[in-house]
Amino acid sequence: MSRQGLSSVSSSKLADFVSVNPWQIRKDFSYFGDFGTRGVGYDIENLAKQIKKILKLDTTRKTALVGVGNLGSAIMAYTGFGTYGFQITAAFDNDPAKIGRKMNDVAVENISMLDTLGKRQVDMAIIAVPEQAAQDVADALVRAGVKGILNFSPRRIVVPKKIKVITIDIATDLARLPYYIP
Amino acid sequence: MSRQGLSSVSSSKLADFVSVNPWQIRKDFSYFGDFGTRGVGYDIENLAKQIKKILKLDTTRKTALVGVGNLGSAIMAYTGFGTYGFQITAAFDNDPAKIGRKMNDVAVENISMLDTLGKRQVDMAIIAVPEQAAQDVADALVRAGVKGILNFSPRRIVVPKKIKVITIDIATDLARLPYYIP
DNA sequence: TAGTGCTTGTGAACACAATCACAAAGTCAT
DNA sequence: ATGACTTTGTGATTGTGTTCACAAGCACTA
Ligand SMILES: NC(=O)c1ccc[n+]([C@@H]2O[C@H](COP(=O)([O-])OP(=O)(O)OC[C@H]3O[C@@H](n4cnc5c(N)ncnc54)[C@H](O)[C@@H]3O)[C@@H](O)[C@H]2O)c1
Ligand SMILES: NC(=O)c1ccc[n+]([C@@H]2O[C@H](COP(=O)([O-])OP(=O)(O)OC[C@H]3O[C@@H](n4cnc5c(N)ncnc54)[C@H](O)[C@@H]3O)[C@@H](O)[C@H]2O)c1
Repeated sequence: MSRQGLSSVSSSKLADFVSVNPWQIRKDFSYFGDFGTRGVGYDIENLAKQIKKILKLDTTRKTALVGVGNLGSAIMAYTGFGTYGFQITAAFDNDPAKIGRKMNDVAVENISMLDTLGKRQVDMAIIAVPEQAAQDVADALVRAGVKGILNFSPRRIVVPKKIKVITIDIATDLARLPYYIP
Repeated sequence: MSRQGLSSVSSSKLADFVSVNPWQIRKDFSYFGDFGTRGVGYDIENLAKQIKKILKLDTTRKTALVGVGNLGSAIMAYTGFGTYGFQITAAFDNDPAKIGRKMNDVAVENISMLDTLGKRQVDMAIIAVPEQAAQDVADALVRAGVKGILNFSPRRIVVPKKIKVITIDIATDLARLPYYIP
């Protein structure tokens, strides 16, 4: 909306957009503060800024990728992370054939260099290695000071409580579809 | 557990495994029927069968892939869909250079062949095309009789109410991490 | 068969989230 | 300045899902 030159938006416009009720929008916003102006609506620029602040998306963050295989290569090629201020600034693999290859200005490093992440201010990582290796990689990432992990392997990985792990299992997501198919 | 030769399991074992309370497990199961035996627990084989039935995962299903680019190639190479009885039996692209290429015994077809899916008993599809093309592809899939769509493009796609769409936006999932990082 | 030890299944109590209805606060035209 | 019109913010209400506590049921032993 900001890009379209609009300056303010009402709760019912927002509600239509995400298919919920206007009062749900207003109630949710009100838990965090008074963002709107009565009779007018919400200032788009300011609203976006406030939401980014609440979700801690108001700073750019460096992210590492571990495992540059089929999925890892796709992720390295993906440009959509910039939307939220993320940069993939490091990639690691244990396959000598892949180490040194460059994609999107990032060179693939040897997995043994993982412990340099702390010094490089990288605090998030994406795991895209075979599931047998996932736990070992997670342990190494935690030792390197990473605070958040996006895990694509279909395996529960165990980390200290302070570390947040989000697991995406594409097969499980696909498995949600049949329930809705007659 | 079945593979490990175990025959029955208690609600508290299951609860530990997925990090919830035992009574939550029992309550949820009880909404669908009496699966367990008091004093013993749940028969693993039967429990798995019942859950598969509830989630409609008790039949094998054919799935089509549209868009054999970076992400699409990774998905075609992925073997994890078999767990839930899914088979990727068709793949489509509009790039002549990709049409005809074979991966995992599936040949990439011209996107114009999409309307043959109905006759081939394919009722689910995965969209992995650029976001500008996502809506057009979705429309074509619906016309071809597909009932469920897994959408990887970061775009809201509009379909008839009868059709179920699940959208996975990897960047948005990654964007959930900073909130938990101090 | 009676007793002991487990584990399930579930009504009741509770906590939380969604919904409603409306006062408060702004805009705009006259 | 006033009145008509919008739109927000929120206490009160309703609805839904989670948690609790315990009776009911089964296995095993003697
Ligand atoms: N491909 C998909 O569409 C898909 C979908 C869902 C989940 N996954 C999961 O994502 C993960 C990766 O899938 P993929 O298809 O890219 O596999 P892949 O085999 O193509 O890639 C794995 C990469 O990890 C590297 N690797 C292996 N062990 C390593 C280690 N100890 N340290 C560093 N690097 C190591 C390999 O050299 C390889 O480059 C798997 O766990 C898979 O189950 C993949
Ligand atoms: N690569 C990632 O890691 C990643 C992550 C999240 C989301 N996505 C999304 O997934 C989608 C695909 O990403 P990608 O990186 O594989 O892109 P890509 O450009 O590598 O692949 C897109 C493929 O779709 C084909 N295509 C284009 N228009 C088509 C049409 N009308 N009909 C049929 N095929 C068509 C192209 O020929 C190409 O092979 C994009 O929407 C992207 O935003 C990708």
